Amino acid sequence: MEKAEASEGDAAERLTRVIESIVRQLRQAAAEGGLSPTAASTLLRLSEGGPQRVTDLARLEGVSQPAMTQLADRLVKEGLAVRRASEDDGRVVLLDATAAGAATVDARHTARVGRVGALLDALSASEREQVIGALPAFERLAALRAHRDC
Amino acid sequence: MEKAEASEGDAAERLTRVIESIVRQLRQAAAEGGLSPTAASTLLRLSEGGPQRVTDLARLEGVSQPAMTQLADRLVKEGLAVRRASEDDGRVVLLDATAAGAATVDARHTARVGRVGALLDALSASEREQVIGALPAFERLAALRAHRDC
DNA sequence: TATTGTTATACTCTATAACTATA
DNA sequence: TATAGTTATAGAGTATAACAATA
Repeated sequence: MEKAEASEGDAAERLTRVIESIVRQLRQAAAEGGLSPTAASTLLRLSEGGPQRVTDLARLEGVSQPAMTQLADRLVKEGLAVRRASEDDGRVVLLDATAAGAATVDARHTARVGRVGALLDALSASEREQVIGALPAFERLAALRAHRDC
Repeated sequence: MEKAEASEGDAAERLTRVIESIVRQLRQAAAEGGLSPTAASTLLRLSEGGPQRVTDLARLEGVSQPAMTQLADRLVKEGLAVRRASEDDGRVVLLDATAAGAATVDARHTARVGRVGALLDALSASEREQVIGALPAFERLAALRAHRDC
């Protein structure tokens, strides 16, 4: 049991470093599409989850309500999203991705998949099998925190 | 072979989504220490790699030289780094982490390891084994791109 | 001349506080 | 009154262009 705990702590340390390395690398490549990190994440959210309220988007993205209003302004100005009125509540503004916005999300995602695929190709067959074998566990890991805000 | 390619493409797609999810979650937690992403990454670089030139740091972090000069100003102002002269070249300024800067890096890293450890704890024993088993492959994956700038 | 770093200036993105409209 | 969203204003962080100092 002592041994198991020790190896688990070491695993957390190693996994953290792997994540830190990947995050650092992605941070530089993220600006490519001309979208800020929050803009890209919000657009992805709209593209996948449909129209959503400004207040909810602000909370989900961890920014202030005015910041989300201004991000909405920019997305609308660039033709990536539109504002819609809510049928239920006259105070509510729903933000919705346009076709151009969804296309932008797709393009960014496709580019990322290509880069990740290239990395997988660079691994040996046995390493690739290890990664693929661990995918279900990693998907669970990612989902564990996602439930907090999604 | 067709089957292998198909499963590899699927793996790239799934791994990309896992990474996107984790990145999105970390992005919100990143501001905790009061450091910008570039500031945190630069400080980590100094803490691990020792004193480095402004020009090199700018290139490694993917920002302009003036941006790195100004980041150096902020780090120095906050007592996290100091400017040193180069013995070889009078034009060069070396940036070096202070003890306080190194302590900040450690604190941030420790907090992250704690969060990742909590995620690992939430997995089943078999899932955890899968993740741990795939760690060497993931470390290789992370190193594949790291060589570009480190 | 070329290179290193800084200064000057402007733009993007964010936050807090104050405001308007609807519930 | 409370809530949804916007407007006003200020600050952090970035880029490009122009500059100073050293090679």
